[in-house]
Amino acid sequence: MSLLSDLTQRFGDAFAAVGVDRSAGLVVPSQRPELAQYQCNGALGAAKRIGRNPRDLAQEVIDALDDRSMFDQLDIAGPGFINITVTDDFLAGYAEAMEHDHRLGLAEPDPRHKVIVDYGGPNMSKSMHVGHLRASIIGESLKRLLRLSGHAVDGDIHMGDWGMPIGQLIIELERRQPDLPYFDADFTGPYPEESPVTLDDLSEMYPIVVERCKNDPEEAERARRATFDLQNGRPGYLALWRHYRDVSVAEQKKDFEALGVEFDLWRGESTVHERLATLVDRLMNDDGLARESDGAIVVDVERPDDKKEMPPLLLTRSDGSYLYSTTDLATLDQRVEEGYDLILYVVDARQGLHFEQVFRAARLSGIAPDTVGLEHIAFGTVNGPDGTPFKTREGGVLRLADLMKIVTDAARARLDEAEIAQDYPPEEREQIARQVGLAALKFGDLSNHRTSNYVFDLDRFTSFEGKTGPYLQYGAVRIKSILRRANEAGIEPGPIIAPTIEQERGLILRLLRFPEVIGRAVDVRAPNVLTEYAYEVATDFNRFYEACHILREEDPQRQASWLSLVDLTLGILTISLETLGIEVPERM
RNA sequence: GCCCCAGUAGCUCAGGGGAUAGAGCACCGGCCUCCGGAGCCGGGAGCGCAGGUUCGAUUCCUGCCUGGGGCACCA
Repeated sequence: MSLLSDLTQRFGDAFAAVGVDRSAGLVVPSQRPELAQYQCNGALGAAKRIGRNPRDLAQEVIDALDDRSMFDQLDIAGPGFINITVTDDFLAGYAEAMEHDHRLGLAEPDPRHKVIVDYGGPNMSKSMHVGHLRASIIGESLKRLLRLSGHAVDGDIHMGDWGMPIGQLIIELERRQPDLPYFDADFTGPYPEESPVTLDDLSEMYPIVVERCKNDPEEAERARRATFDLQNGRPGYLALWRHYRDVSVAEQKKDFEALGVEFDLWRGESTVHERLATLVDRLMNDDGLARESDGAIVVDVERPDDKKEMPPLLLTRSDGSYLYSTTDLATLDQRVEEGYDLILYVVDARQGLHFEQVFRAARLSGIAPDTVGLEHIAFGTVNGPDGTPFKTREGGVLRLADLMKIVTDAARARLDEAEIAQDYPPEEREQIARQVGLAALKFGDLSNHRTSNYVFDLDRFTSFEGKTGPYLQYGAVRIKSILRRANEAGIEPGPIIAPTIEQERGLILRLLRFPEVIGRAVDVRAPNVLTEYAYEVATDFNRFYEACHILREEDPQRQASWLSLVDLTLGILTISLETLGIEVPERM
C-alpha cells in the first residue's frame, strides 16, 4: 500500500467513526509544505452538509483516529483543514518497503481491465510524418502506463488500409502504367511477386491524385469505383493492395522501431473487411437501426436532447462501398468479441465528432455494451515556432525519418557543447545521441497536456538544462555513476533509516508519491502528470545530493541508508522515464 | 449558424472546489577546498471579460471576446 492511501484509509475510518461518509477522509499532499506534509480537507465539506462547525468536526476526527503513533503533528488550520506530518521513522519504513517491493508500492488494479490502445494509425499510402508523432508518443506512453498499473494491455496500430486512399492509389498507378496486369479484368494470374512501386512512389503519387480528385469529379468517381471493386474482391486490385500494404508495413516497422514504439497488434481497417457486409446487413435487417438515405446506408445517432447537430453515421456510400466509420464499427465489434472491456482511441482531436458517432452507434446497436469503456483520447497539434502547424522550411510535411535525423543531430551538437561522452567509441556516442534526441522529442511532447497544441522548439527540447528529457537522462546517468563509485569503494546499501536532513526527508516524500502519480496519470489518461513528477524527483534528488555527501559520509549506517535511497531514486526515475518511452544510457 | 478545444508571468507551459496560483527559459543577485556545474539558494512579474453556484472558484455553470478545429457519401 502507498503512504497516501494508507493515510486516506485511516482518516476515512475516523470520519466513519464519527458518523460521516468515509469519502471525506481523502488525504492529499499539502499545498503548504512549510506547514505540513499532507492535508485532509474533508471536514469542511462534511461539516457543511451536516450543519456542524468544521473545526469542531476536524477535532473529533483527529480524536477518532485509532492509532496516532505514526503522526508527528496533527493540526487544525484555517477554516478546518487538518494538517498532517508523519514521523521520520514512519517515512523510513515506507521507503524501505518500497525499495524491496518490485511493484514500487503500486496496488493491483480493481477491476483489472483488458485494454486495447488504438494509436499510430498511419495510412499505408504515405510515409510517416510529424502528424503521426503525437499519436505514437502519447499512445505508447498510455499503453505503458496502463500496463504498469497492472492492466492487460494490447497496442494496435490500426492502419488505414481499406478506404478511399487505396482506390486513389489504384487509379493513379493505372494512369501511369495502364499495361500492368492488375488493371486487366480478364487477367487470370498469377500476378508478379515484385511490387510495382516503393513507398516513396506511393508518397509521391498520393498528394497528386488527391488533388486531382478534389478538382475533377470524374476522377473522384473513378477512385470510388476502384475502392468499391477492391472491397468486393477484384483479384487484380487485391494483388496490388497487398503490394502497397507490404511496402508500407516494411517501412513503418522501421520508423516505429526507431521511435521505440512497439505494437502488439499490426491490424488495420482491412482486418475486418469480411465482417463489413454482415454487420451492415445485421444493422439494416435484424436491428432495424440502419436505413437508406439517398442511396447510402446510415445509422441515426442523434438524441432528442442534443443541443448540437448530430449527423447520422454513414455505413455505406451510395455505391455500396464502405468507409472509415464502417470499419471502425466492425473493429469495435471484433474487439468486444475478443473480450476487451476498455478501448482507447489515441487520435487527433479533430476526429471527435466521428468517434462520438461511432460510439453512439455502438451503444445503440449493442455492439458495445455499457460494461465496455470507449474513449477518444484526443490530442492537439504540433506547431512550429510561428504558432502554425509544423512544416519544413519549404512548407512541406516533415517526414518522420527526417525529423529523427534533425533531433539526433541536435542532440549530438549538445553533447559536444557540454563535452559529454567525448572519448567514447563512435558507435556508443551515436547510440547516446539517438537516445538523447528521442528523449528530447518525447519529453518535449509529453510534458504538454495532450489536449493542448504546443510549439515544437528544438533548442529548448534538447537542452541539458531545465525541464527536458536530456536533463532527466543525464540526472539518471549521474546517479548510476554514484552507485558505480560506491560499489567500487566497497560501500554496501543498507536499510533506509529515519531521515534527519530536510532535503533527505523531501526526497523520501517525493518518492513515496509514485503510486499516486501513476494512478492519477492513468485516471486522466495524461502522461504529462508523469513528466512533471519525474522532473520533481530529479530536482529533489539534486537538493539531497547538494546537502548529503554520500561517498564521504562517516556514519556507515547512514551512508548505507543514503545509498539505498539513491538506488530507490534511480529505480523510480528509470521506470518513470521508461513509461514515457525514454531510455537511460548506462553512461554519457 | 451550431458544436468542440484553448486563453494563467516577457516567452513556453503545469495546476485535483480549498490556505499565500507553480515550473522551465530569459533577466538580476548569491554559492564551487563539490560524489561528473546536469547543479544549489534568493529576487521581480500573471488566472481574457462579465455574471452565477458555493462558506470558498484558475478549477463548476451561463453569456461575451480572441485563437485553433469540426459539422454524412475523406480519413
